[in-house]
Amino acid sequence: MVSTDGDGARVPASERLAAELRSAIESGALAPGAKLPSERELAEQHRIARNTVRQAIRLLAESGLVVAEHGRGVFVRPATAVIRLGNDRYSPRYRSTGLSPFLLECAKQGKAGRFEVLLIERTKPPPDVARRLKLPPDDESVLRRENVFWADNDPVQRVTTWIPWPIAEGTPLLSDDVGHPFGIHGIFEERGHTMARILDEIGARMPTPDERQNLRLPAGVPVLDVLHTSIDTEGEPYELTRFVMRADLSGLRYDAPVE
Amino acid sequence: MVSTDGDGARVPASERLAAELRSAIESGALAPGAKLPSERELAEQHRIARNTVRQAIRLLAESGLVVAEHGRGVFVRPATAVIRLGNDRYSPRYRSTGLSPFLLECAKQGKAGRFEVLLIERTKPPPDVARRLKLPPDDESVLRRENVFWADNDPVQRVTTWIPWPIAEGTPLLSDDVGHPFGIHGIFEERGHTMARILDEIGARMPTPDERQNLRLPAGVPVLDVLHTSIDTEGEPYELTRFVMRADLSGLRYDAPVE
DNA sequence: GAGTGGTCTAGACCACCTA
DNA sequence: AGGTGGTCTAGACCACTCC
Repeated sequence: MVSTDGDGARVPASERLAAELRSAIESGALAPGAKLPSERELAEQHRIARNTVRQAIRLLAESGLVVAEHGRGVFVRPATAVIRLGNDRYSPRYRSTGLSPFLLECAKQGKAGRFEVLLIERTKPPPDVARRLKLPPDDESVLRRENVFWADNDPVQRVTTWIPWPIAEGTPLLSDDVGHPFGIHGIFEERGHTMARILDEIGARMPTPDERQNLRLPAGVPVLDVLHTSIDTEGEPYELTRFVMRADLSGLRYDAPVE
Repeated sequence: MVSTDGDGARVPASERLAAELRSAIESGALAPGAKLPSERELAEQHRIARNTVRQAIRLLAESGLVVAEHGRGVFVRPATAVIRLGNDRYSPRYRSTGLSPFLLECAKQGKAGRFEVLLIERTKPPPDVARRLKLPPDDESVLRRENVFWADNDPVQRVTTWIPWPIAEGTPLLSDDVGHPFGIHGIFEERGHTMARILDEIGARMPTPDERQNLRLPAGVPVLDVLHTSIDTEGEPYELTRFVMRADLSGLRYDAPVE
């Protein structure tokens, strides 16, 4: 008989249950995708209140081990393949394939990739963007494009691009249809900006409530937040892109020479 | 008078309170470091149960906006400077300064940086490490070194390095005292492995319970998980390092040519 | 000792899914 | 309709901090 406080350990009941479930998951007894017993069942079995069970499940959900689905149950989060974007996504050799690296990665993993243009507007850039693009403090007119990338039916990345207005003006950058998503770099080349270097600044954080909605994020999943700056052969920045990526479905890779 | 369900909005009380506190924080009415009213106060003021207040605070804590301190109160998480490690940390020009980039970054921000050797052992590498080091499936003897990096009194990074045994054997890599932490690359050069390229694979996730303890992580803070491979002038990998970093105190930067 | 957050209980009702 | 998770209540006691 498992008593509520049999051993002397001063461990809260919710943590004990969480640890029990966690090891069941890690040992494979509860396989990825499997359904946990219902909260009411667990409460009865362990002779604890349902709220205590919920606390235990919350602990697991926060560390990304399980996902609760309203009306259906709590499930072990299935291990998912990671779409890893590399710095080679900017390599010229990709430009000719007509497929963006994101779509290539999706294809490799048997997923249907697509993207969607959410917004194209002329606007003022936020200060950190303006600074990185070396825009003068007042003359701040940029083109802003916003996209979402999907893999199967999951929105995986939210992508915002800022382009100084003088560079964007009069180009297909103003239209929905740039052809393929990184075809935009072909347009930059025509305007005299060939990519020579990239500068990527990377952080991770929990999503804002907005991002939680937009990316349909389950609890316990952080986002990768990447600020990418494209730099031309003159050493000047000409484009800045911010990627906000679901960290459970995506990652990054940098393969670079030591200088 | 703010009634509990004055407007018709079907928004749970906990979310309403969370939104209210969130906007107070974002507007600056509750400054970073400020203490929120106690849970019991908030409950009374809003005429809701204390548990409902706790739910609201949990929402904020999960998104990293506030931190609860047992016995003291709930505080707006102070904005903290980020220690951003760049790929230039491997640049030879740093090697001469005798200061590792981590310590340099700390100094820039007026923090006291230090590191600590936790463990040095000869062991079998995990399969993903072996694969990246191109080790034959069975002959798997590597040196494993484990360090922690501190900024002031916060452990910021947990760093594990694996080195094929033939390379490490008979070198100061086996001792605590390699001099400065990235002085290890000087040793590799003496053994004929000069760093030509790096390959960094980056992900983000919630910490395991272990990491939560080791890095003293508050709730709602993810970790950056970086697998770094050093590649020599022959194109061969000779060292692999895994960084597990607090994402609220650190980040990454890659400044690389487009190839 | 007073005040704070952390855990827990035993209920209630709501919202969602499956059938 | 019946089962599931989501929200909420009104209490209780514990553990920690600060005075």
